[in-house]
Amino acid sequence: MLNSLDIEGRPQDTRVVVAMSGGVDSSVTAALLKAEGYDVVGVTLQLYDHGAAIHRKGACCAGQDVYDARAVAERIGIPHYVLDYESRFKEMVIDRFAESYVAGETPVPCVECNQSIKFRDLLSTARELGAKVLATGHYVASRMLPGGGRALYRAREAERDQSYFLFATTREQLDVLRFPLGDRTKAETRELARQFELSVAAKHDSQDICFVPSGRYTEVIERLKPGAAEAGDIVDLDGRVLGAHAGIIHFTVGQRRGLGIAAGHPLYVVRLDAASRRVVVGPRAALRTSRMRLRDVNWLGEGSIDQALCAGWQEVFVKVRSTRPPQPAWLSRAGEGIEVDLVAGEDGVSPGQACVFYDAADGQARVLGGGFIQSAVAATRAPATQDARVASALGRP
RNA sequence: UGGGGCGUAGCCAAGUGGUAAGGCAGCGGAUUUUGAUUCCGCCAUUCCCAGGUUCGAGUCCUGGCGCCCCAG
Repeated sequence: MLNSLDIEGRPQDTRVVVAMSGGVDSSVTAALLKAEGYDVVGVTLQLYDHGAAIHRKGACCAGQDVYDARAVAERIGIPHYVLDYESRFKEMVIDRFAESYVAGETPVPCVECNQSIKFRDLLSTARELGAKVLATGHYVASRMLPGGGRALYRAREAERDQSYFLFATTREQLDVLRFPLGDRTKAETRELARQFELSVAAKHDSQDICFVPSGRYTEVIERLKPGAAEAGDIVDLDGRVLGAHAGIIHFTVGQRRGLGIAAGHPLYVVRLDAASRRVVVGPRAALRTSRMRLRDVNWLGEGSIDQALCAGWQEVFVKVRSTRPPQPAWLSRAGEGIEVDLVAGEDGVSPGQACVFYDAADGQARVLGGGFIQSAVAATRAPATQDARVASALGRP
């Protein structure tokens, strides 16, 4: 007989480690599981210097947040451990974050953190603590598949869905991970926090990058890599120099503000060239991207990705940023990597960001995986190959 | 120093007698568990300077100053 976490055995015989950030979501997750009778152990990771972030609203995993997590653990009556993960967080998340910007990319640190810190290191610690399950407060759903294993789905509340940050979760990790909030709304979570009388019930949501206390991420990069911000030219699409910039790390593709060039019409960063330290700018129309090359692709759909691509391509729905609905695209193999053709195109696609695959455009679509964007190709016209694919997919000659 | 034109916010620019549009840039905020985008708000008591006409001048007049163009 499986319990509510799809584990054999009674709740009281099932040890669950809950990753408690000190926020409302993970606190309610712990409280819910405890209320169901599980053998809950709370673990909070100290991830970075809390001195620098203690006054920062919306940060997580340092200072006040550790204190809040502890208070919640006491309130609901579970053991609570604070683990010092500062050095590995710096190595796996912050350093990589800085390196990515220096290379002219725009990283998604939350993906790295979930992958290496939470779902690898913390998960292994959870196992050492005798836990069968590691639960987090992410808004994403995980369900058993009829044939065994588990699949990941978008959250019930689409606006809260955090699947974008979880695309790289492996099947093995999914077997152990649980996300009890995936089928709840934020409003319900807040209400539960009040019912459980948790001190964090009204605490405001975290946002921005947790380890950037000032809100200015370039300060973190410059502290880590002095001299990383090398000045260079701002050029237009034809290579004409329009101005100067104080370092490529200050920009990302699609960015409008901060260029300081009064061209009469808005200018956007079209691409970054780390080698020549050039920031290439152009009108909004130049931001349109129709094709991307991905690296480090994780496939979570049925079978292997090669099986999925056996016809040469696969129709999917993709998100190129967390806050937009999935849009139709074609997946195909391109040499070592995977290529994505966006049917409608998308603006502001930056290398280093994630491209996440889904099986539907709306509802609780299944997460089919995703990858990091290695390069993006500006849209000119839909390539003939794509037209052929569309025709073929529609059953036309 | 003959002729013509121009000088309005950091940039571009409307306004030709009635109490300083708009765009870009910048700043601030909202939105957002990544970066962006987007949206909202702010941004010239003052129109190169000095006089004058007028109830009233960015707008008209005079004189400076500074640019630009044409012809030499």
